[in-house]
Amino acid sequence: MEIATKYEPKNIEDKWYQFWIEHQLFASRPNQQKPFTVVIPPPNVTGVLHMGHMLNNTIQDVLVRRARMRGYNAVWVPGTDHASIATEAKVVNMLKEKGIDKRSLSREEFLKYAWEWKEKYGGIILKQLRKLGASCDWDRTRFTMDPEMSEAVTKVFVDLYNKGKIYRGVRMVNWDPKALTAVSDEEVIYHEVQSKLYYVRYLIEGTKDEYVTIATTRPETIVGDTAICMHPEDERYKHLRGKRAIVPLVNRSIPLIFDEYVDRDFGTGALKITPAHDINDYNLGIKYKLDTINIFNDNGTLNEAAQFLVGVDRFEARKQIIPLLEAAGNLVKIEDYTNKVGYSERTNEVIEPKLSLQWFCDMASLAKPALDVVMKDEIKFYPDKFKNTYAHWMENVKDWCISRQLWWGHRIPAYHLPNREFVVAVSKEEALKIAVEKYPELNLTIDDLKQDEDVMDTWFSSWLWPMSVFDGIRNPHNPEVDYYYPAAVLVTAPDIIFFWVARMIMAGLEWRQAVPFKDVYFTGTVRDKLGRKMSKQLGNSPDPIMLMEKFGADGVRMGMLLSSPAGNDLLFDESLCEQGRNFNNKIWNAFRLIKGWEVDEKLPQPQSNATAVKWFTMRLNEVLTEMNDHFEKYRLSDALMAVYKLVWDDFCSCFLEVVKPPYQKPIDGKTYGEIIDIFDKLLRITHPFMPFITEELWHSLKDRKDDESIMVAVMPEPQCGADDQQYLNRFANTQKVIERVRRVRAEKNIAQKNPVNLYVLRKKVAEDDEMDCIIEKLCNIPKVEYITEKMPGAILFIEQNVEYFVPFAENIDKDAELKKLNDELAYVENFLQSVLKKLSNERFVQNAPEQVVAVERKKQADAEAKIQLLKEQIAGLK
RNA sequence: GGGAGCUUAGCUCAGUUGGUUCAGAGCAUCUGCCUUACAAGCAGAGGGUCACUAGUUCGAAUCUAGUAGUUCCCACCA
Repeated sequence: MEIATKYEPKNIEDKWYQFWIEHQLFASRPNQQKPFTVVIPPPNVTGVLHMGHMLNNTIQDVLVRRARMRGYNAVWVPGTDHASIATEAKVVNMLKEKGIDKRSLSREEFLKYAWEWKEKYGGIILKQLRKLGASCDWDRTRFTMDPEMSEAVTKVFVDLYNKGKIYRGVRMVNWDPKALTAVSDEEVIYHEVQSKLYYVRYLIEGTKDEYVTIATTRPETIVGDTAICMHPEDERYKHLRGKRAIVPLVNRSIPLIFDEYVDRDFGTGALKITPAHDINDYNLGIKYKLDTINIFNDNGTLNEAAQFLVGVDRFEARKQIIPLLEAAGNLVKIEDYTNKVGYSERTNEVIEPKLSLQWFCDMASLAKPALDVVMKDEIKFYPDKFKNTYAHWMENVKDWCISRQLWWGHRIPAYHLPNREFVVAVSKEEALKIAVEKYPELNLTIDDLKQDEDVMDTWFSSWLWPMSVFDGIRNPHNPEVDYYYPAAVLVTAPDIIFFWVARMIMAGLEWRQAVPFKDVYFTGTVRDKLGRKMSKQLGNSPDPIMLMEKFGADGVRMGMLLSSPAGNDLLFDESLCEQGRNFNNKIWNAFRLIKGWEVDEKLPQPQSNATAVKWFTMRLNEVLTEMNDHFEKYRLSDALMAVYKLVWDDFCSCFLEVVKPPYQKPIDGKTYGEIIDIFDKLLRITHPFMPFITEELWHSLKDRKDDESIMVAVMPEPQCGADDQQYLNRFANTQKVIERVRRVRAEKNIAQKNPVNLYVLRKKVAEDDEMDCIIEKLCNIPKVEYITEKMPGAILFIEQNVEYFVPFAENIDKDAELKKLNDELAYVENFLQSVLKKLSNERFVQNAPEQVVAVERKKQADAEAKIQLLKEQIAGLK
């Protein structure tokens, strides 16, 4: 049967994914095995696959597949997040395109559209993940707004409320004037922007021409000013104590106050105070009992209270108020200025600090235990530098604004009563019971209860994810959650360490009194090769699906893993996938080679094959040990590199070249069987990284039963013998000799097909045969000979202080050989000098450990011997 | 403003407790090969004052301090 010379991933990938699904190989149920649980960081339900997902999910799949093969009952739970702001924004846009204004719809009508949209476009990303080979247990797919998940969220809200950890109050919050909702502190991103600093003077009340000048970046809020503040020790303003100023344009009288908050060196040292629109001003407002004048509508336009520019957007108002101030004689000057402005993470709209009535979750008490488990390494972070970040946030955590003025999300289970009180309960019926008991005099009926209009922050459901996917909130002692919880590892990006990771830990401890996962692997950010973040605007993000079509899913997986040590950013370049594809092809062709051999069972096994098998088996064990170590430390790219080198260098370039029978000759049966076993193991080791090609070849390698799969084959574990290291060293030395001979060939232009001779200047020992046959095979040497005297006129090299001679028919270029020898001599002499310097240092000999000194003495002896040999050879040449 | 990290070959990165020829790997580069598994390949080669300075030490890529550059996180400076 002809096998193509190039690996074609396309058909193979779909075929095997289908096979895995049909045979339920991703499915998991609680059993007697040890569990290995991974819950996917749920992507936005309306999202599409990007490179960050590719990296993140490749890593998860590698870990899950490896665990499965190592005898764990591995489960990888997939799902999506309802992403309230992002999704609502998308639906609003979709409606707008259809000519429908959200405000013209009722809540129910809007939600109907939203659900339709979700059913139609939602979960595309999960389908895309299948292309990657993700071994998720798809039957367990969850959505954060599934009825059971919603029930869990409600239950948790009520529980926290009853524990006094949720409260409602008027606070200064981050208001998104585009999405028309409050957002949490974590959802505000600060960017540096070029803006202007406006100097505006306020007339001192009771004077004709005495002014105080302030500096502000937001002149449009002047009409909301209720004070001017200066530093109490500022000499410039001491005389103004107890006076009042007149707000320009609106001619309102406001007090001058003095507080140390003000920085004397900034601007003029005088600060206008607008308590309704700045958090600091708000705090000062409370301290000095100032009025609060809200001049903005929710959408960021000026309202009636502003008196001027009513209905104009805040940024437009900023422009338009300047000529007004100028005309009134209040504008002093304008300077360029760089400052930081907060933007909404989701809508990219400039955040407006706004006083509003919101729901908050008290964080301090939840944070304390969550901090401890990480500090005590009950949960380990990889890399551990994120412990610092985590600790800092936890120690300074502020209350969490959990209400959002949106419709798409989990509605807050608070029910308002006609008497302006409210009750919190899991259902309206429950709420009525409580209300009736509390306020019997009201004679309440169910229609008197009005549920709160707000929904909860998306993360208020995500933080339950490791529990709620196993129904661990509603039924805390069901067998599933008891078995699968906690997860073995969470793989996620560091930018959601506060949004999600920290809060999951809090939630796990609060409702299960146990950590939600044991390890957290923080992936890096995928950047382009210039180091820029991948973004739609830059158009520098490749389409993962196209990439997989071009290089194969296995190739792309390898590309993602190659240079992504935990926590380090990954500078992605297509060439990495190319390298992955090439590796696939290498394995593919190794398989072609082996499958092409004719086998003769009667043929005895040559020594070279016996040596090769013995060596490779040891080498394999060595690499397995190394890989286990890498995996323990989540150094996936190192683990992959170890496999890569084992397969390419050791297996293909060395092992196969040794056992390869001469052209059109058969291979002996014993060796062939051993090769098949070795190849089988290599495929299994490689499978977690590259699932498709390994499954394909694994099936072609031997006759397999219909339902067999490499996915559930046993992962080889290292089994090292006592003398392995010695044997490996001997083989490594042999490889060095081979390299030297090849170098001679390359330098002298002797083609591999022309045999050369090799003479070794030392006494032969019995063990030499084991290795010499390898040299003979790989260097095309008829027979390695041992001699007792130097061989003049031959090319010499020294390895391990043994002289080797390769006779060369043509005249040797004496000068060139001399130069080579002299160069080497100079190098060794230099080296000897450094060793002698050390050894002649009394303090070194006295202080350094004996072993270290002994090593130096050995170096000295070796170097001296080598110098002796080189000098002899140089003399001989002359 | 505070904190954390990083700086090793052209690029991306390893380098565990200071000590074995410790200065490494992959990619890229150069040279020679279309050698019957693979040119998506084979064989070989070159390439680094370990950011800089000072210190500790018999000995520093590794420890300490400072400097420079860089990245990230946090923070209410108008």
